[in-house]
Amino acid sequence: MTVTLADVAARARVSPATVSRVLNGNYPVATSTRDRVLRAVDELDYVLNGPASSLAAATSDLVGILVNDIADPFFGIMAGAAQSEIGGPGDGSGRAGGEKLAVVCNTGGSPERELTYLTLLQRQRAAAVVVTGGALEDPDHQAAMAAKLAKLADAGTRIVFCGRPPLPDSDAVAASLAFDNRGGARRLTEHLLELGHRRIGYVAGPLERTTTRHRLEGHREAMRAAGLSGDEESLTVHGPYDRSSGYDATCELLSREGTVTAVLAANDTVALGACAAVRDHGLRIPEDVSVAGFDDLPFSVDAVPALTTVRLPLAEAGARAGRLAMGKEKPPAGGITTIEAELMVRGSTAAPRG
Amino acid sequence: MTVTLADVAARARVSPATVSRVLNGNYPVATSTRDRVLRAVDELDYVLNGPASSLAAATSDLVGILVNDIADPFFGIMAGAAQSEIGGPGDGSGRAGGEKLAVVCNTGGSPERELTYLTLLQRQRAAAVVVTGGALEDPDHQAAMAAKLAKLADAGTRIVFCGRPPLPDSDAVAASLAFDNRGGARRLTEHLLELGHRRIGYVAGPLERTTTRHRLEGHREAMRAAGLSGDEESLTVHGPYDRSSGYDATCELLSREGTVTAVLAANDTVALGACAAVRDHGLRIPEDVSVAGFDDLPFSVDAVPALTTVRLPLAEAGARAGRLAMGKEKPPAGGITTIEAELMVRGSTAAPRG
DNA sequence: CTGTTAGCGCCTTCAC
DNA sequence: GTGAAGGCGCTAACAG
Repeated sequence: MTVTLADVAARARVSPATVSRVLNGNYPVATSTRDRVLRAVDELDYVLNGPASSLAAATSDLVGILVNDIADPFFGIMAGAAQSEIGGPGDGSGRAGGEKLAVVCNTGGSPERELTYLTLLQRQRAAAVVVTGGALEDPDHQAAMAAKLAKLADAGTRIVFCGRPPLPDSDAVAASLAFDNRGGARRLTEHLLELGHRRIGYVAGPLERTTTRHRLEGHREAMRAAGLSGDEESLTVHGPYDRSSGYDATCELLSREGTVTAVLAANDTVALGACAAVRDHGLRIPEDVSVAGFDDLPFSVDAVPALTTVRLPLAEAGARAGRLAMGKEKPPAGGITTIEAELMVRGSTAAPRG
Repeated sequence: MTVTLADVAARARVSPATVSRVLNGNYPVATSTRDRVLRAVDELDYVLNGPASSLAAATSDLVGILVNDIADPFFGIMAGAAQSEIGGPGDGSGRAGGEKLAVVCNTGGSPERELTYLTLLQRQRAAAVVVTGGALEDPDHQAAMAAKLAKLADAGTRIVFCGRPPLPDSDAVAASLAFDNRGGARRLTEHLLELGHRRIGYVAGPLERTTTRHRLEGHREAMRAAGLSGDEESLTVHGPYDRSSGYDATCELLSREGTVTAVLAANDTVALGACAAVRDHGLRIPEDVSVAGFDDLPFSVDAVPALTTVRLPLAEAGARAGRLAMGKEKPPAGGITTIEAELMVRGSTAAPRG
């Protein structure tokens, strides 16, 4: 029924081994032989049996990309960039030569699913895995991750972090690209302080996530440096990285005594919800309340007014992670790189009224 | 080095065959034996060798989800919903039992990559494939797709379309879920006509895409029914499904003679660009120019003014496609379902000034 | 440069 | 309910 390598060999009048060599291009083969084999492949419409190949070679051409939320462009942009580096340009024939199969796996932010996907990829003998996004800070989960990643690395899977802080005490991860969330949040807060804001509300992300903590820490560093510590608790609200969290948290902040003059959001999506809440309270942005986001997703420039935010080079980071996963690029010294965040000042922030 | 099924069998003092049966749960095994085997699996930290398993069983637990643009929430939402139906809830142990590995593949809208990914999935003996988003209308590519899908189906891969019109004359596709793009665009245009608009600009998607054509056709149907045909060409501009296309095309429309009073965009992202262009021309939305989008992505309600658009139930469609791919749900009669689109009237459309 | 020979690790009849 | 044996399709040493 299905045509095998042996069929191709018979048609091309060579041995199966030769066909294998032609297909993998790892050994020298005479041009005339190669042509004959390739012709047979086309004539028979042969498609390599991946599982058989992976079994024999003890490695597959699968590369996994783990993301927290595939519906969030933050991850989509990174994953897309990584995937295009991994998948290669394709030869336009649709024939699929030595390409890797770059696949993205959506953990939904769940630690269990994160581990499950890693096991599934381990089962498939994946060639590499790119793990994107912040990590959960639960010690048990971190230990489980470290153990799982060590096993993957042992089995020859190359592991790259993208937008995630490095794993302490582990050499399983070939390279870690971390965003400077702390520095970005600090600069953003400094920007508001320079404008004259003193009471700044902070809509933070979910607890126990590195991204959340780093951004919050950067914010508080700047506040403390300005001598404005003390009100942290009453000015911070935690919630998921989504629009309604921004809306609800901002309503909460606006209703508390001692009105805030600015709201910093965990990310741009949250900021959109914050903007909506501010408006629904009959307040103007930025005249009455300044609002800022984080990430600089594509839609942020089209918010009205355009959102002040912190730009992360998501596409560049994703592409680099993809190249690292493919071994096309040498890991940075120590395996760790911090990627700078750039403050983008736009119309949603201004000096407070007073 | 790596622990195999035989190791587990030895530890559990049973035969490899029994271990296999326990793991796959397809044959009756005595409870006591099963427990012994499972304990050995845990103790040895055994992970099934996917390729070996797939080779022997002639099928894998891989399920592919093809998307045009992973950075676009339109696809992210569908893919995420499909993936959570396919991946199953997980058992919280991270142990990975009989789960499928749902993976999303980003074609970038390129026909070559679409075919390449299908070949790669064929090579992996994927259990199922979900193809999302509109199709390219090039006859050669359609024929190539039909041929490739037929081969996949032959090899036992279940194929489901989600948000894509059915393939004519082909029984390779087990089920097609198509959006009513035509009807949605018609209703949206009728809404503008009822408001009193007569000159309506249309920023269409890329040429030769079913989605583009269907939406455009629906729009023109409504225009024609209102006796407003004739100006089609001068009122339509094509471009990719992105923000800058909406911006540029709208600038173009606004500069042409006989100013439009409304701009319909191919989708919400394009509409965002259109809004920016309108504003940059010193015009107000909706007082001077009405703007509307399509899809009702999450950010659309937060545009200022909120975007009038057409809602597609992306998550529901994706989830259903996932269930169909898993065989959890029976395909509709004839294998084809059209999913309704709902008009969402918001602040970005109003009666024209005149 | 090319053919031959062994497995890779698991599933699946077939017996018991 | 369980064990034994063959083979899935390919790759990777070896020879030659």
